[in-house]
Amino acid sequence: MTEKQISILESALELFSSKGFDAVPTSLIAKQAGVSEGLIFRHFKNKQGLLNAIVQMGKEKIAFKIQLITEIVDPQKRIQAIMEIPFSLETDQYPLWRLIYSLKWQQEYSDDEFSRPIKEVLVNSLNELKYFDADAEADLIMSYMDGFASTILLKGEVVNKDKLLHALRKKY
Amino acid sequence: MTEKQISILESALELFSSKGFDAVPTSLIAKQAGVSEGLIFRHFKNKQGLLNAIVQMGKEKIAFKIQLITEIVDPQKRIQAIMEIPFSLETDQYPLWRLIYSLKWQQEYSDDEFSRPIKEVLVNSLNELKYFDADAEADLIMSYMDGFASTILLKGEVVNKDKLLHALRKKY
DNA sequence: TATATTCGTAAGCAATTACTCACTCTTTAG
DNA sequence: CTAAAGAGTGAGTAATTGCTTACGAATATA
Repeated sequence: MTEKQISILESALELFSSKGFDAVPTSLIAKQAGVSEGLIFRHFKNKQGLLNAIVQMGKEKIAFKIQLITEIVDPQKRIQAIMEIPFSLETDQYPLWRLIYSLKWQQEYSDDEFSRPIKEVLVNSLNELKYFDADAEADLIMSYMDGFASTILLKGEVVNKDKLLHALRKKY
Repeated sequence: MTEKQISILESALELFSSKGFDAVPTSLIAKQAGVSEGLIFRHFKNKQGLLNAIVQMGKEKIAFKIQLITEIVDPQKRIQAIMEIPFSLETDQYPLWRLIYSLKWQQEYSDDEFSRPIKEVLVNSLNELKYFDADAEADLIMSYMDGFASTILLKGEVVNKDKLLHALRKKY
């Protein structure tokens, strides 16, 4: 991965996440990255390929987090760790997650490969705990997470994260 | 409001909410509405004006719902009514709300005039109930609502609404 | 050193974009 | 009934879009 490739990815991520994929022309990405527009297509084939590369990064990061969580033996603690994912995101990774969340609302780019592995861990953990309807319960938890993640990502540091986290812990 | 104006608004809403504002050309809207492209600009001035008209509809609908809820005297019941808004949406209004939710993620079109009045009612009600930190508590409830609304709007009828609603009721 | 491959650019291209304009047809008002 | 205003259209237009291509520079490989 060359320095200019990274620069392109960073600029694209920043622009996509703040304005939306379709609202950002490749010319602007190139300008902000300080490279020629053609280079984008050399490295990423097309605009969609550029988005895919960014999304791929997100998938790898989520996979890594989940890998760690899977290793927790106590299912109760495992569920808690899952639920705390939105709170454990670092500020400099907000743009990536904002982009991923915004893509969910667009038919053509929506992709459940982010939520699927998370739900899987939840369902397994809930089954271990002999929950009656593990699948529905997992959906419920995913709903909470979605709400918290949205709030954190959109309001940034304004929101009272401790309060949210405390409420969440109390309930599980 | 002429018949063709309505047709334009309906087509635009459907397309915007499924593909995203920037991904939909006015030519496609006109085609789907069965009118000439020029008519869009006659009635709505520009593409942004078309979006504004749609968003305005959403604001009026939310204002109406809130007006009704404000009239509930018991603050506890008022809060419950607010929280149940996402569950009371009719299927044929999903596109409108999907669009509004998707716009939240785009810097240029984001607009807190949907959440503000809801939070206002919540804060007032929580204060009536002598909550310690009504503002933070309201944010918490808004987070729940966001999560539920996202789940319902994105998964459609697939999701187990009763389970979600039951969980919500139990907690408040 | 020679050569093949990758990195990078500038210019340009066809298609699409939002929007305008000149015009006709329909509706309304006095 | 007449005239003004609004509804509606089709053919444009300038600008922008994603993307290609021809080429030079750098780098790796032999």
